[in-house]
Amino acid sequence: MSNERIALIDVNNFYVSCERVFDPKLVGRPVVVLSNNDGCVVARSQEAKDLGITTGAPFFQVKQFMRSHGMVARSSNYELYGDMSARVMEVLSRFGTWQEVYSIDESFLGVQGTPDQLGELATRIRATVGRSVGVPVCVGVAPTKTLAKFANHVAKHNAHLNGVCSMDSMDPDLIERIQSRVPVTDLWGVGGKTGTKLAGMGISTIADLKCADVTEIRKKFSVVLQRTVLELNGTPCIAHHEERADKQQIMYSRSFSSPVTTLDAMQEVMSIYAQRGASRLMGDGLWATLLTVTAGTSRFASGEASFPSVTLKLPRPTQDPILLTRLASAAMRDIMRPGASYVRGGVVLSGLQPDPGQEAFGIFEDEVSEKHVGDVLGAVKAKFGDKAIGLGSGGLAVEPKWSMKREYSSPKFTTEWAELPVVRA
DNA sequence: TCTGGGGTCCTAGGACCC
DNA sequence: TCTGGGGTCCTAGGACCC
Repeated sequence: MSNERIALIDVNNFYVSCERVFDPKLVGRPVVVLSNNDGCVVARSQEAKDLGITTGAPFFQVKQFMRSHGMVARSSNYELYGDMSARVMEVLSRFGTWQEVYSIDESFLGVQGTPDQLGELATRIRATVGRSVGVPVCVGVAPTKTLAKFANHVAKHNAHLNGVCSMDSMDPDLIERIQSRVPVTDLWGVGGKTGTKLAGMGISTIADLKCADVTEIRKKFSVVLQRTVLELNGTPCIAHHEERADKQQIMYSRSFSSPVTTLDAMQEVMSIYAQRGASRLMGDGLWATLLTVTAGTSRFASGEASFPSVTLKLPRPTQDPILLTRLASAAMRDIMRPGASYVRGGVVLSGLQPDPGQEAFGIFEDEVSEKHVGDVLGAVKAKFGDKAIGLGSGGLAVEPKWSMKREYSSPKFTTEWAELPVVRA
């Protein structure tokens, strides 16, 4: 007997695990990884979770654990995590008939075999990633994506399973017992809002949802939750995407380390963000047709928060940093309120399309020369890095004072020669 | 003092057309 | 004077995910 199954593999506490690979002192201690600006907690080791630290907790509120419990904090090091992710995904790809990389630390794999073979495969996947990359993973195997996510959840929460759970090898009564204990909001695709509404209908556990009436679910919610119910019952209905679908939008948005209050400073922000956005367009081989600029005041300050935002149609499909910078600055000038204290800003490029050919070239000479400047900027950045060259404030060698705070950063261990780890024996 | 960023998918409703 | 109904396309907003 041979069955098509889906495996969902994810790395435990991914960012923390990456940091630990290169700094064994972090093993066994509470560790948190912080968001940009060291603002809040985005990843926690098990020990940090045990201290009651939640995802999204403001760092300043949990900082005291550094002294009281030897907690270690790290600023996020996306170069390191991105590179480690690529290594994990490469190893995983060897085990599946197809692979869908679902997020930086998660992947679906198509697998097949008898129940025994599937269990053995899951164990081998876990061991291989651990040995060749150095990070711990959990593996869930089941007939549908939703159930694979559930199996992974079971693997993660039951230490005796050693990080793997294949539903074909499980006693159906045991599955039933677990599903009638686990809250429905722990299920992939069921968030807080849906959970509240379901609770009102007397559906509070996974088992409850599994035997709900699909027609009624479809009527009261949407096709999304209907699919979840079908998948819970073993009918696969969520498609998988082996190729990363073309991006729908590119967003560059950050909170500032200190508030921006003047038009000049905000235009500096827009100039830099628009150029970062243009670099990404070039990197992905995409042209944008819509540009959105946004800003926001603090949600936590007294008084009314304000989130000005405007979207404009670009005069032609473009990846031109000059054009984008100019339009983003002008748009921001129109929507920002003088005197307001902005803590974040962003640029979103959407309506993305592949090479538009001639359409992208203007008919006027200055547009043609802008295109050339854009090409040169792109080429220099590709060769010497994003910070090597820029327009106006985008070329500042000194970081502006609103730029990101990263007090606890680890080195780019795997992507910069100068920052390779040194081992003494 | 200090509170993330980047995405996807679906639905409803408006504009417009025939 | 009467004032349909179906289709498409676009956008805003909601919900969710990691």
